[in-house]
Amino acid sequence: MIRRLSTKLLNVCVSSLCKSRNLDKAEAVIIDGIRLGCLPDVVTYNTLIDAYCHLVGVDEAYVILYRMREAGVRPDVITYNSLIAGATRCCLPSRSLDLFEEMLQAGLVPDDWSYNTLMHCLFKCGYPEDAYKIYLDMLSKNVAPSLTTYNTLINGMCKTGNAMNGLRLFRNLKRLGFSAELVTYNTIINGLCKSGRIGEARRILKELGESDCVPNEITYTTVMKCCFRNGRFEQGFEIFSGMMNKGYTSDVFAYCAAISALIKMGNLEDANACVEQMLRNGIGLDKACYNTIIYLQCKEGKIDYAFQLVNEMEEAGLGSDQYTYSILIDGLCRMGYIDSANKQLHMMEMRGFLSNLVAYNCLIDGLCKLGEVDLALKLFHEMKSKDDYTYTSIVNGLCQKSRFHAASKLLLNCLKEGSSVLTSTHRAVIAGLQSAGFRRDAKRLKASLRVASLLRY
DNA sequence: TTAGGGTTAG
Repeated sequence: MIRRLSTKLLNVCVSSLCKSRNLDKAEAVIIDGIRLGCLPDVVTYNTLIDAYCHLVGVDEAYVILYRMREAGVRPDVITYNSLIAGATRCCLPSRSLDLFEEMLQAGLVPDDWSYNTLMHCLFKCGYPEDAYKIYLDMLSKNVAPSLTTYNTLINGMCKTGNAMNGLRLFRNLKRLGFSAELVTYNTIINGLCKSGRIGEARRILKELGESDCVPNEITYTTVMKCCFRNGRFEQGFEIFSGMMNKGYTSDVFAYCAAISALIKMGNLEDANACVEQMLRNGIGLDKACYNTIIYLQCKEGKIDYAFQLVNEMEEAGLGSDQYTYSILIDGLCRMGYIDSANKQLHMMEMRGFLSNLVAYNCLIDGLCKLGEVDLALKLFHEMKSKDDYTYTSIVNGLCQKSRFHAASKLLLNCLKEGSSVLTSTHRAVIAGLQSAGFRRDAKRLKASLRVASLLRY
């Protein structure tokens, strides 16, 4: 009895230390406990494993699992659920599946939580068909799906391009014995907004208003962003003001969305005022928010201040990411500082941010705008992947230098590779060829473009 | 375990 009570006390201590992100102290307390004869139990280890998954990584958490086994404490379903959730956060689907298998091998029976997490992992990492198989497996093993199971399915469907299936499932919830909760509403509204089904999203929003659920800051920012995405700025800002009036004054997502919209509108003065208001409200800036403010400074040409903010962000322990670098590279190119932009690109690669298509595009565009189209072409040929932005910049750059035949050739290559450029760029190439006296070539290009659009290559 | 974010052309 005394031992049980003291283990309970040990667990309270470990839990509290883990919550305050003090993993070293939590481990020290466990060691002290063992020395005093108070042995950690499955709850102690589960607490530690979950904290390691959240704060360090799934590999480090797995080390605790070894120690747990060595200490003669048998892992349970909760242990594995935490580990699967950890693998999900890092988008490691094979790892999640292996852990699930390991759980079965250990003779444990996965619960709805295990299935939900595994399904979420597979959706998140781009394997919707496998996620559906897990759902069927869940049913075949007579594990009752919960509302979270359906929320996860609706979310997964929306995020993998099947918002209408998500909506069908949403409509079937009652038949399955559930009524939608706020998470369900927010999930489907976001899915419908993102897939352009604004009318459907509005209908669900109306239903949410008539339900017992109370919209929260997530609902408001979801709808607000939908308005901004569709160019309905006035409506979006009405929602933002409404949010503020309702007391949602400390939501970093809402401020970031509003600041980004103001930048897009070219209203840098109000964007700055919004930043000030956010800071006055004592909102702690996160990485995305810093990036938005850095973007604002770049737009204003305050590149030194932008770099100062990057330092501030790194000193705050947030670290910069591929977005930070792309924003800086774009800002430097706009100011004509191509060498510095190049330096940032190398730093970006050295730091392992390899998805830098946007950064390359900024450089290519910057070089073209400075008339350095040959340097831009050199970079273009070095690029492993290209998109519509790449081709549009380079084709425009060639047109500016009156190299219409090269532009025409690239334009056709672009269509063959499944990319497309703006129709204004098509027109620029055709008009260029015509004005340079190559009327037959212009006619031929026009015909090829028409065929390409019919074949949709 | 499930819901909202940031960058590039014209």
